[in-house]
Amino acid sequence: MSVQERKQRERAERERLIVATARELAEQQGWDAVTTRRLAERIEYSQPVLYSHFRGKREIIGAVALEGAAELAGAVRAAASAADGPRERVAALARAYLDFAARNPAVYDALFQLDGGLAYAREDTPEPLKDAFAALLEVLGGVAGDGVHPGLFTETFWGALHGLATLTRAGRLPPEDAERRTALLVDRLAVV
Amino acid sequence: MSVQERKQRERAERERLIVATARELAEQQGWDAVTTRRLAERIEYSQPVLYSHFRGKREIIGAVALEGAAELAGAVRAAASAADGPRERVAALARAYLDFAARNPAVYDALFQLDGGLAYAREDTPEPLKDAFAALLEVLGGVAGDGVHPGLFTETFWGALHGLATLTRAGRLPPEDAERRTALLVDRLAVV
DNA sequence: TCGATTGTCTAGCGGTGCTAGGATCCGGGT
DNA sequence: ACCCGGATCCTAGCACCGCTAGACAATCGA
Repeated sequence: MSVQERKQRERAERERLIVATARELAEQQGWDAVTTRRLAERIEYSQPVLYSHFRGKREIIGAVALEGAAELAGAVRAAASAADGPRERVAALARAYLDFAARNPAVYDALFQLDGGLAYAREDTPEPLKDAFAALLEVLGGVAGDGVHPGLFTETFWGALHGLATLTRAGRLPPEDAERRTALLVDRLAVV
Repeated sequence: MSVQERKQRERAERERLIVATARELAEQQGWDAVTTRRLAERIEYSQPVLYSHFRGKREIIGAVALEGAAELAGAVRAAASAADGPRERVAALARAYLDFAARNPAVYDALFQLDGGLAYAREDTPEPLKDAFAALLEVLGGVAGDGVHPGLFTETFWGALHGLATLTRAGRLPPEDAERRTALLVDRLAVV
């Protein structure tokens, strides 16, 4: 039995290698450069091996997205818990979110821009995605204001952050005013 | 001389046909389906003809984007001018913007999601893009609030709208609450 | 030790954006 | 009226893409 277990371990290890390599390559040269041929070469296996782990490239993107969701949730929670007061917690959350998007553009794309074959905002949504939204809700739900549904407020705030993140990174917004825009958003949206 | 003029006209007409066909195909089947081969077949010319008008696929996307920018600016101005009072004008703008994104997803993608090779937020930004931003600024600049730069406020509001538009259309946000999220955004961000 | 199963690779399919080079057509000068 | 030269367009092909069939080798259980 231990032989099978070793093989299983090695197989799981190789799967992690695939995801990590895809992520690394995407961060270095963009997702367009993540082709199955290049990816296979980097992990020193042939192309078909990828398809014994994932249905296709889309699922690899999805795996990177799930990894990123967990990290994003962690970053948001860490930033929020290190801040004092509701207003400051929301500001810290916004900064952490935008910082994550700026520092991990490829992962952010996998999460919210590309098609990773994941279900969002549904019952069968993967746990890491639900948890990332929950991390936002924990902080933002407290500043929704009277009569405003916490979930709805979180969705709106998140949408606003997402818009700033993508437009800034795509060069649609001048990057030098990013912090002032964030501050404006926090001041106006959050009810403290 | 008139022969040359006729040829120029026909050439310009064919260029419009290419852009219109690309847009139509993209709205029908998504940008992935807009391949140079399919596009060439639809306009009943061979592939290389496309390259005598545009440097490549990217420039075709850019042309669709510019067309869309003009329409978006028009839609926003029309909606705003038909509304009474600053608060209602902002709400009408937001509805018009999101409506445009929902009704013309491919064009919206060409504008803000895909790479059309256009320069944004710079001096050499094409006029239609500047004008679309100007259309937002005309309305939103008036509700920025004291001490807040109108341009910065417009950028922030636009970013928020963009986030809601993309997340909703990508299935990241439940569509049924779209209007409530928009209303929340308008109420909190606009100072009337 | 043998047979079966599992694992991996080579080779190839149909598709992509893009381009080189040859054919064809047509206006303008003699 | 004719023929030349340039503009115009198409056929064919390049390198690459995601993905897969089928051959081959290595390994396990009997």
